[in-house]
Amino acid sequence: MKRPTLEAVAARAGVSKSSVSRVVNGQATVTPEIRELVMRAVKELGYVPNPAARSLVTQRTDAIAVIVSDPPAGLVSDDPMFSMVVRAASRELEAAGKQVVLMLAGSPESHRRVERFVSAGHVDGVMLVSMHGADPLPAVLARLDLPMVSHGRLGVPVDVPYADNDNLGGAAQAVRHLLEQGRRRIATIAGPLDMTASQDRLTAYRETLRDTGRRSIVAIGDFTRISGVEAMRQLLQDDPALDAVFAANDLMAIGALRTLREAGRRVPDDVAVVGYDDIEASLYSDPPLTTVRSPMGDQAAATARLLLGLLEGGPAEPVILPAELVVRESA
Amino acid sequence: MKRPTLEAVAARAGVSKSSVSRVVNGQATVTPEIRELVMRAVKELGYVPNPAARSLVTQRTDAIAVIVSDPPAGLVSDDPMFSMVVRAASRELEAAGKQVVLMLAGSPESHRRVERFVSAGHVDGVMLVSMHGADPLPAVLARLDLPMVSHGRLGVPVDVPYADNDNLGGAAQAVRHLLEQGRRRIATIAGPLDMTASQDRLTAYRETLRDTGRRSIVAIGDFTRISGVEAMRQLLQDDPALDAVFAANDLMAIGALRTLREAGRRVPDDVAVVGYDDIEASLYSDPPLTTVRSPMGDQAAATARLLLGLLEGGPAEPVILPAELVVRESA
DNA sequence: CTGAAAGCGCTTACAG
DNA sequence: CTGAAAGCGCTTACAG
Repeated sequence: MKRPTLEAVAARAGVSKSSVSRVVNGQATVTPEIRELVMRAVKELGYVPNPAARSLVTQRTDAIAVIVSDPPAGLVSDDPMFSMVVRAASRELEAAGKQVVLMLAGSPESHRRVERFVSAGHVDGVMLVSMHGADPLPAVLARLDLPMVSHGRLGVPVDVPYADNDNLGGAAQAVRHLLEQGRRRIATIAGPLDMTASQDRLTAYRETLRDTGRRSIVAIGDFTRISGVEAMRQLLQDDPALDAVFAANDLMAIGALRTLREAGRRVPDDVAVVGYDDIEASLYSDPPLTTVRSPMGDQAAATARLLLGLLEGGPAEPVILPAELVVRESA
Repeated sequence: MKRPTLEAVAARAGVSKSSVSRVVNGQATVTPEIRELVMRAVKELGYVPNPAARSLVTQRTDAIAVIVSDPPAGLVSDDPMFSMVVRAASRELEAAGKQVVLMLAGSPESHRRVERFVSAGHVDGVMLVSMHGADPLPAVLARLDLPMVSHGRLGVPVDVPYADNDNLGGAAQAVRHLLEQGRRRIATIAGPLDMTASQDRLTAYRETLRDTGRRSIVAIGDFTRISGVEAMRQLLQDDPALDAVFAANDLMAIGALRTLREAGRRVPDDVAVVGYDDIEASLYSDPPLTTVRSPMGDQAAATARLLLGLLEGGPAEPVILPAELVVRESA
């Protein structure tokens, strides 16, 4: 049984295809009687417009590509970021009647696929998620001249509107909290340095310490738990006497906690730990994590709304959400 | 600048549109010279086929809807399941040249959206993820007569092929491990009972205990950490002397660990804890979790491959992946 | 092997 | 307000 077409509905209702189209698309200029006739025929036939046909003439797709940078295989993780951001963005986009096409951009091969896909006109707009600064994709896509936004500021000189949280302010709060506790040797575990969030959090750490005469003690991770484990080992080796650590995200803080436990250091007595993000897991670590709340869901929703605004010809002002320290037991 | 069309390429190459179409679609019946001419024109013009036009005539979309049941707002969680499953499925599908349209199915409203979307012919196939037994969506979609698979067996009498893990066998291993340790009072925290995975894990728990003369001690959770916290409290109240608990997933086990810590019980000395799933977080709990490994990524990939097979007219045999106990420190 | 033509199912000026 | 007609950009029998 083939699906009914506009033409079938028109025949059934005894009106022209034009009228059916107008009714289906909710145009005002239709007599109530005709509208009634059409509505009934639509219902009886179970008519649903063919999106390909519609899109062919309107040149719109009502689809949005959500492009998430994916680490090369092997580095699979259950990244809570992915879940929260993709979910929140999907909700926002779906509520606006857009469909979400999810694309993982990891390998060079997938980059080509994404580029082809977007340039084929499959989507009306693009939302970038957790792009690394070194990634050439944003620049390539920018040339396609489609509405595009980024979840988090980009590290490349491409003018893409974004929603972000106040990384500088949030990290500064974390470090000040440690200072107020009288901690003397405050280390940090930075995130991947090709991401702006990592850069900003590290910058704030350094600047907040500078005025106090303390020196920076830095190890670099990549936002995964295991990198937190290793970075913490490195820090302990670099300065066995450290008494505090600010991790650039909660996952690494959780890794650091494991290392500290294995090293026999008590948290927060011997070493205070502060994370960043306030993911749900931070409530379940032992001890529960003091962290900086920067609701990724809200940020993702804001990014999605920015794109929706752009699609309607709205402004492209970046949005910065506030970040707030949440004190629990680890510091 | 409008995007070039097939026609423009034909004009440039000095051949017919038919020939261009054949070359672009890789049909064999084309002279090398013509192919060469067309290839060059395609390159020079930067031609990319219009998917809407193509889809209109072929009646295919090369798109797959991945439908994930989403809890009503408020119940947002950073569910590692979502991340692992969606990622793994996307990789598999994208590698096969399919695009992934992600749809969240929570509210009745979103159900209607999903139904409309699928019946409009937007996609060639459907992959269901973590459907609850009470959910009417699978039955509704089944009527649309599209290739459809489910990540995990469905709880409704709808014949949808699936990939699952050996829930019965995995849970039995977990409980036997506890028995072998000589545990006397073994409780369980079950998952939501309208999901087949929960049902099977609970059934295996009961049956494994039955032969030993021990009685069942059951609390019900919903696969979230907080539900594990609460279920564990309930359990402790029901039987203060319990000495082991099998949680139907790791998230709830992690919640249970928190309750036990707060209650001053040592794990595993006083109470042994076993989880299920072997998510990455189970390596970071204190103590690290003994659990059942059932790689969700593999299961998702298997589900995706099942759908790809179906699209090619392949068989629809369910796939059951083995589950294996991973002994760490919590039991 | 190649090309002219029909047709996929819509929307949208344009007349009336 | 309504309808006939053109056209969106492809693919695919059908002749030659």
